[in-house]
Amino acid sequence: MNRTTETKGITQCSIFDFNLSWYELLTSEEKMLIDEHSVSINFKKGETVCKRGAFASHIYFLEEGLVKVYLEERNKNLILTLFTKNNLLGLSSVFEGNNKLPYSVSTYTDSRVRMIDIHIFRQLLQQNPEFSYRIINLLNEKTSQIYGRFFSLTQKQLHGRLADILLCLSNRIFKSKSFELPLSRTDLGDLTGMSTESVIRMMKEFKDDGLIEMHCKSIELLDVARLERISEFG
Amino acid sequence: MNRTTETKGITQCSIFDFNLSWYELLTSEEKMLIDEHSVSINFKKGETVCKRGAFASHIYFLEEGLVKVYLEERNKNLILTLFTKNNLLGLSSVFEGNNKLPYSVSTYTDSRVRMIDIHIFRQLLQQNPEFSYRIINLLNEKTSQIYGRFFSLTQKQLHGRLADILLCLSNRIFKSKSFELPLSRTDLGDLTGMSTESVIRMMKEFKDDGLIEMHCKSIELLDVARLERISEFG
DNA sequence: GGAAAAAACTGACTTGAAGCAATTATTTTT
DNA sequence: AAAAATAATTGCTTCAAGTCAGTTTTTTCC
Repeated sequence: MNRTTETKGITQCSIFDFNLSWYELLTSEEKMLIDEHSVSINFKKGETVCKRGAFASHIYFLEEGLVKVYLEERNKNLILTLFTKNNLLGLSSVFEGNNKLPYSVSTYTDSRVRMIDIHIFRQLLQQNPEFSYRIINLLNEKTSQIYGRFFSLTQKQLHGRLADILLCLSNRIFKSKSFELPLSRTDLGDLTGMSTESVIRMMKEFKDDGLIEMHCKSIELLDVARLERISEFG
Repeated sequence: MNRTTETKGITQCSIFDFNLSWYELLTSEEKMLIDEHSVSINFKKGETVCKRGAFASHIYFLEEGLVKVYLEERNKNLILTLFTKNNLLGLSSVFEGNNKLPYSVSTYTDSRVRMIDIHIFRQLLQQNPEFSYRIINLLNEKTSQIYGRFFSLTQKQLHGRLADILLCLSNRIFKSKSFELPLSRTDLGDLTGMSTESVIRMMKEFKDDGLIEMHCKSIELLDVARLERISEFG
């Protein structure tokens, strides 16, 4: 059987660095409108871009940097997803029903965020069907990812979840088998739904088993095939 | 402080019976197009409407009934969401990148599903910005729900998760404090990420504590306030 | 309406993974 | 460069929750 026609596992790499262009689909007047009604803001590493519950006034376009999108409540944290540059954030609030932000965003590295007036964005959605169609595709893509992560976090145990996230980071965020991790162990925990201590123990286990190499923040995947098997069998 | 300005908990009722109308936003020619390129199919209780991995050829509009949207892999099941009548299903596949269905759907009760040709649906999205804008809003609403459930299943323990789902079923699906549950205990497990046995034990505990009354499939919420507190504190 | 199949339930046992407390490393600040 | 603060690590303990195996109830279907 041809491998390309197989159905892939649900959680194979659940955080994509996915960016369809959208700006190009606008007319020159529309582009100008965006330019006039947006500002680009610099954030330092670790700063908060926006907080859940605040009124949603802008759509965010991450021009540079790495950010996390997360929920927090009573010392419980969950990172919904990570975003790399050239991605649109905060699309959930284009819906007038959601006039408050459904999640918080903060930066892992120095970042530049273009803040686009939400009314203008809505107006463009309503007047430009091609643009709007592209945005639907972006939303759908995001939703599929979330489903994958949902399955991973609820159905797999620690080994599988950690393997998942390491593969994602390597494939989609850093695009290399070795990378310097800007996230803390606690963040890895919030991303995988496990405690900080468990992250540490599990990582050490992976290291002892020759799956990865690591020195504190720098990580290298040594045996991707085996990690994938662990990811698959949870 | 005014209660209406407060930020609600993340997981307050994470499955909505939400239906903005969309059909009315179409022109009469567009409506006709839909009518010509769709068929209405009857499904009996327990039947499969579509399976994950199959080619996506239609958008489904649930005219009547109750269905589950779920993922399955190696005896692990996760119910992503439930849909009641007058909801659109399968929107994830409007994106050409997702030419395969990302989830399976099956019925809990006898149901009628209108299957709309996906190409026609895409065409309408691209030509009618108001319609397209409405669909974006629907997608966003769905996504917010998923976030809530995501948080619930990953951060709360059994008590909280079961309370969550009971409140949702009551508020959003059956719109009554007492209802006949068409889902099995195993389904409740797949919905809350717990084992069937744990569902049973927990339900019994709730019953013993006077939170709910139940005789097999019929369930009545007795102390909603306390259930809400349990939901909130996990 | 009775047999067969499927759910629902129960109790005993096991274990995965969190929590806690203390220690060592790293980073930041002054 | 030392002090303070933050993050990473380790070992030990505990418990939440799953698994297993068997029983009872309910539903399905000849």
